[in-house]
Amino acid sequence: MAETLDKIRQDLMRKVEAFREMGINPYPNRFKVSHTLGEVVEAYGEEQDDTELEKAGVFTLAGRMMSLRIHGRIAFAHLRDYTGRLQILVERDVVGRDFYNKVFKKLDVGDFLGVKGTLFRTRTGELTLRVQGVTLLSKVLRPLPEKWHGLKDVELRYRQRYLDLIANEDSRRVFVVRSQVIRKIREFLVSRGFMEVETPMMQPIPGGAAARPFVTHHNALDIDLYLRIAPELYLKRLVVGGFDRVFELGKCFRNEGISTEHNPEFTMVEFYMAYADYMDLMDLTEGLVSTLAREILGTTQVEYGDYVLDLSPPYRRITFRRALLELGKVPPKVLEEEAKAREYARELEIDEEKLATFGKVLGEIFERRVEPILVQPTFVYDYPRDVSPLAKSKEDDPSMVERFEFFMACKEVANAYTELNDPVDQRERFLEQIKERARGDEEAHRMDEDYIRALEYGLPPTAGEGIGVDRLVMILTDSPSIRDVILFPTLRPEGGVEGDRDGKA
RNA sequence: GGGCCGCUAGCUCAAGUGGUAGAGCAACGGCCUUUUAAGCCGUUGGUUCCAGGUUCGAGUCCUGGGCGGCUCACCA
Repeated sequence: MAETLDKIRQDLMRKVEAFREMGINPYPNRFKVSHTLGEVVEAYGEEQDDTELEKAGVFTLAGRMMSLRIHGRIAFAHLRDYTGRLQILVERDVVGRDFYNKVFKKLDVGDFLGVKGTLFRTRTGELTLRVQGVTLLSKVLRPLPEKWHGLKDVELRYRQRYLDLIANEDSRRVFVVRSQVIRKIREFLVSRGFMEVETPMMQPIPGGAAARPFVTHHNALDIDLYLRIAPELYLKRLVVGGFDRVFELGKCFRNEGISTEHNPEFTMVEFYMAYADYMDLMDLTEGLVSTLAREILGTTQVEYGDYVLDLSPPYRRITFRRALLELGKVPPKVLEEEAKAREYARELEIDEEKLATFGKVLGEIFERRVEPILVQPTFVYDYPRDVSPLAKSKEDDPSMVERFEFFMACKEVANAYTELNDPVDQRERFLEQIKERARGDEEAHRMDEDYIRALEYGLPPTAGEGIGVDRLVMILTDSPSIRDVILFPTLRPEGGVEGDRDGKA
């Protein structure tokens, strides 16, 4: 299969040898640039007067050669660095006949070049560097993906993300936006008095969410540790300790299936705010989401697939019950009688195993009937108690808790609640979870005695929220799959079940 | 795991009902002093994902397998 590729690579390898024989190092250690390409374009992109461009002096620039057009004694090429791209003009009679024929013409698209020269405008008006000298900075040994169709193969895009980034402008854009989202989230929270902290990713008791963990082992201590499924219980310990506003932005790990909305490791920002309740966090979330859209995209009207999402606040707020009744068109009796709810769930062909409690039945019905229609940003609030073992009950209805989930584009993007800070109640909730675990629910929460001990030292009234950063980025970049917004998504190892085969390529 | 779809040159894609496997780009050799999908002439490049089967003949049909995508199920 690789005969062609091998031939191309042999040719490229031979060029490297030829350069070395000519005394040209194809991989020199350094090259100092005077400007980035973006700086040059920024400063002179609008300058039309050639004499002004001439007066700007000599520039020393570098980048990857992305295109090459040789016209006999002159050649045009485009260099690209991470700030932008610039055309260069190389003339045989300027760089020397020998150099032009024996060196420059042996260069390939993909090579990194350093160039020195002055600016001018071509006949078509494009800002261009008239090159006095060219230095090879790094030689490619493999051909780049095709230049105008780019790299389409989805698997290659994920496995060889570097090629995706070289070939696909759109992919670069997504990850630039992602980086900005992460920075802006930090700015937003820090500016509101939140302190960024780091809590264990390896936890002896995985807590804070209903999920199955990954297990690892510490040799010296001879104990199993779990990759965290959420930082929640540690963050609330910090609020107990007196850090009233904390957040953590980082990876969580859940040992579950992979889909367009699930990667086994994903990025979540969790934050906790003392003397606030879940309603306050709805306000905060509106502020955060709309700020991200406005400052990064310049608009709060965001296209996602066939939808246009209006991210300008306020967002719709609807209780879980009303959402079921009014949006999901669920018969009222289903919410009142467990038996009716189970019957209804059966009609929807929901797996019997998932229907351990009345609350879970309603939760499942919600996912089926309501979630798929929550296109515009929506807070759904006041959830059944038994699906929310860390959330505080409503003062006027102990069967419900003060919790909301935030949806956009039919995706659950955030989950928040007024934190349960009554240690006695918390212990009971954990005990209920343990019973469910005993009944075979592997995702049920585990008892965490130290967490309860922490609560016994006093957690102030606190609200907490977790936002799925990957999903947020999906929406802000119009990406249909979570793998499009994760640089290196989890994949089966290359080459199938045989796993690692480091020895040979 | 179930269902649907896909896998052809380094890349992007073609090859009515089974009949010699092609194009563009890339590579290689030439020509070319303002191009930008540069152009023109020429050359090279293939185990059509793998293994069986049907057939005079399989990229195409059948069976099994591999890999991937989407979708369903659970979580954020």
